[in-house]
Amino acid sequence: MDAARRSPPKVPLDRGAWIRAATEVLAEHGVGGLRVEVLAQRLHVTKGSFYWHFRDRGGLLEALLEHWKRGRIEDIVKQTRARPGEEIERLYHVIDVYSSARNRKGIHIELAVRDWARRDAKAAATVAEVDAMRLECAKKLFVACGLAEPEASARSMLLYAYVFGQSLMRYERFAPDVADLRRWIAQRIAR
Amino acid sequence: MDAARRSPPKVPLDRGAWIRAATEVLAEHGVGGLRVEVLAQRLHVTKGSFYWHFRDRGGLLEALLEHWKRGRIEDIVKQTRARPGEEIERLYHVIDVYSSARNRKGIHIELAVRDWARRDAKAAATVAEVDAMRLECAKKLFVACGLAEPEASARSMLLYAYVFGQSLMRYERFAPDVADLRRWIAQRIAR
DNA sequence: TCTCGTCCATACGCTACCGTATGGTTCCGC
DNA sequence: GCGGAACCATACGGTAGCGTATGGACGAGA
Repeated sequence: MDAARRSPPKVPLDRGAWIRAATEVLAEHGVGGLRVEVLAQRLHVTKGSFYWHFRDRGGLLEALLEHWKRGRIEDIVKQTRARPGEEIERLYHVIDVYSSARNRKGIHIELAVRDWARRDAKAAATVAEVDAMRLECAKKLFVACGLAEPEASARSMLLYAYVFGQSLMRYERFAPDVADLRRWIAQRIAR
Repeated sequence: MDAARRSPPKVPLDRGAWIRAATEVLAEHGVGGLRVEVLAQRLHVTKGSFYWHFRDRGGLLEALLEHWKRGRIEDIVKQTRARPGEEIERLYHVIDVYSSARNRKGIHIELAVRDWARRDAKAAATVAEVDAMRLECAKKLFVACGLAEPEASARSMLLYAYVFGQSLMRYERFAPDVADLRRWIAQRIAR
């Protein structure tokens, strides 16, 4: 939203700029709405530039997936790094971070990628990798809390299914005391 | 998959046939992939037919949402109708029915509609109505089980967030004993 | 200053759609 | 067996998007 302001592209674009812009468009309009001409317009250049940096539209999508994967994996290991004794708080933190209230943009990207993954094998594989890493990290926290293997796995699955399902429902509308309910749910998952 | 077999449309199509076919295409390709010419091809007619039955593409989408809403609401009241004493089993049944293993097609439609709802106000309103009804039905079962109001609400939310989030992750890959984990989770939600 | 590599604009052909206009069937009531 | 309604085909103009081809512009070295 800032890099797209200047009308003449004083500084030449690089792949990174295209990928960042593409990520925003992806979040807003889904993969289907991710068109190269629209993207170029957003960056105030023409697609002549695009086809310099990428082989074709598929090339961008591929790079996009890779970039997203790296980011998500880096993020989850950072978020779940805990000193002994503060594992539970880390778990609550993870639940909170994926809440649609905070991190709206991240959630939108997440949903767009997952919808994409329903029809594209590469995207599905990427999502699977990220999910595996996330489940692994959460499971470690649960076992550090003293839980046995299978229960730790089950709770991790419940955790992520809940946070993503929640972002799918935006059920702030149905109850005035959502915050309380969310707290109750987080406890039911984490402790 | 059967009505589209006969090359010459012996029996004239009606709105219902278009809506049913549209629902399939929606599940497979999302709203974005729901094109009238593609749809016509699928029904072995031309779009001349389409524009007889519908004002335009928007007209179809509107009808589609309405049809989906009716179906989902009818379904949830049927699925949650319980004789006294069998409320818990009904809850387990609901969790099971929304599992991606059974009812694959329904889940795909569900996800497509929800993705649609992220960018379209009408779709969002429809989804909200359906969600409200479902939460209501589940809550009733929980209170019939003896739970207090707020906990019944919280559990209902957790229930639906979980089932939809689950369908977003297809985590059959991560554990060999998914069935066991699923059972554990269902118990954690329902009892 | 010449040249080469980087980055971008312009113009083109092609396809997939949308929605309209118009005419052709088929069937049913009178 | 006629007229009209229901249903569909065909043809058309228009837009949006993809990918290609080609030619600047501009800066860094030689």
